[in-house]
Amino acid sequence: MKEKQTENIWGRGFKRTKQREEVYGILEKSAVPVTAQEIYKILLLEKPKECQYALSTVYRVLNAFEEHHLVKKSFLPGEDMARYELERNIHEHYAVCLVCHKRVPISKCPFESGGIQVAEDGFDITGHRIELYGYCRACRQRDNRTGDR
Amino acid sequence: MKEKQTENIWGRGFKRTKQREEVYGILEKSAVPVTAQEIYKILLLEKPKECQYALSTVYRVLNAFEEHHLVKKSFLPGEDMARYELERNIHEHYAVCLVCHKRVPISKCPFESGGIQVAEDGFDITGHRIELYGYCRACRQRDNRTGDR
DNA sequence: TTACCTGCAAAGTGTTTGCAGATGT
DNA sequence: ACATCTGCAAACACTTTGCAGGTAA
Repeated sequence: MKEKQTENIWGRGFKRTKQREEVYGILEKSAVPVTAQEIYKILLLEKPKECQYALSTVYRVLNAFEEHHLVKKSFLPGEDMARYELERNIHEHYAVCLVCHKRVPISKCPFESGGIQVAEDGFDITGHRIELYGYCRACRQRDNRTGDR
Repeated sequence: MKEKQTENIWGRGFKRTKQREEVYGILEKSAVPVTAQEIYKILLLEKPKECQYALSTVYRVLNAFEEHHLVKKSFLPGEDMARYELERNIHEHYAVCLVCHKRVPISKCPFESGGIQVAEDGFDITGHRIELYGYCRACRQRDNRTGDR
C-alpha cells in the first residue's frame, strides 16, 4: 500500500481528501520549502485531468495543515511569499540555498546545549529559528561567474 | 543639535528629506521592529499637520533604506506583514517577545566562533538569521493567566 | 536648475472568504 | 445523513507604481 504512516494524520473532523493527500505528498517529496503557488503548479502538471485543483484549495489545505501542526510556514529573506515545509519531528536546522532553496542540515542546534543567555531575566523562550543562507555547491558551480547577489 | 551621527547617511543621490528623517527617527527610537503601517500611524499622530504623509511614501522610504543597508526587513512567525528595524553595526541577535515585539539581545552569536558544520562540503554561507521567540517578563506578568498559544 | 522625492490614486500580488455543490465517514 | 471539503469568483490587505507637482542640492 501507499499508505505509509500518513494514516494517523486524519481524523476528528480532519478529512482525508485527494487534494490533501496530493499536497501532503508534494511536501513530503520536496527537499525544499515550497510556496503555495509552486505546489499549485506541480499539481496542475502532475494531475492535469484527474481533478480540477484550485489555488485557494491549496491555501486552505496548507492552512489546515498548519493548524494541525503538520507544516511550518516561513519566509526567506528578500522573498515576500510564504513557504511551507513539513514539520519534521526531529529538531534540526538548515542552511538554505538562496538560488535553488535546497536545505542542508547543520550539525547541531547551538541552543540545545544551553550556553546562550538572554539579557533579560524572566524572558520565557518558547521557540527559536535558525537559518543559514548561502549558495549550495551546485548553484555556485553553475553560476560561478555571476558574482552578483 | 539633533544631528547625531545620522549625517553620514545622506549623499550620493540619497536626499535628506523631512519624511526620511521622521521615519529614521521612529526606527531609531523604537526598540521593536515595526511595520510600515505602524510607522505611518505614528507619523500621523506625531505630526498631524506639519506634513501630509502618504503610506506609500513610508514604503518607499523603507525600501530606499533597505537598499542602502540602513534597515533590515524581517517577518515574525505567524505574521504576514514585513517588519523593519535599524541595521545595527554590531553583530547581535535578539529574543523577540511575541506579544509586544520587544527585542532583548542574546549573549553571543553561536556562529561567530565556528563550530557549526553544514552537512555539505562547498556550501557557501553568506548570512544567517537567529531569532528566539517567547514572552518577555512584562507580558508574561500582565497576561499570566492566559496560557494559550 | 536638475535630479530626486512626495502625495495621490490606481494597479499588483499573495492570500482569504462566501457560497453552492461535491465528497468523506 | 451530516459535517466537512472543494471550485469558483469576488474580496482583502499589504505593497508597489505612474504621474504631476514639490523639494533638496
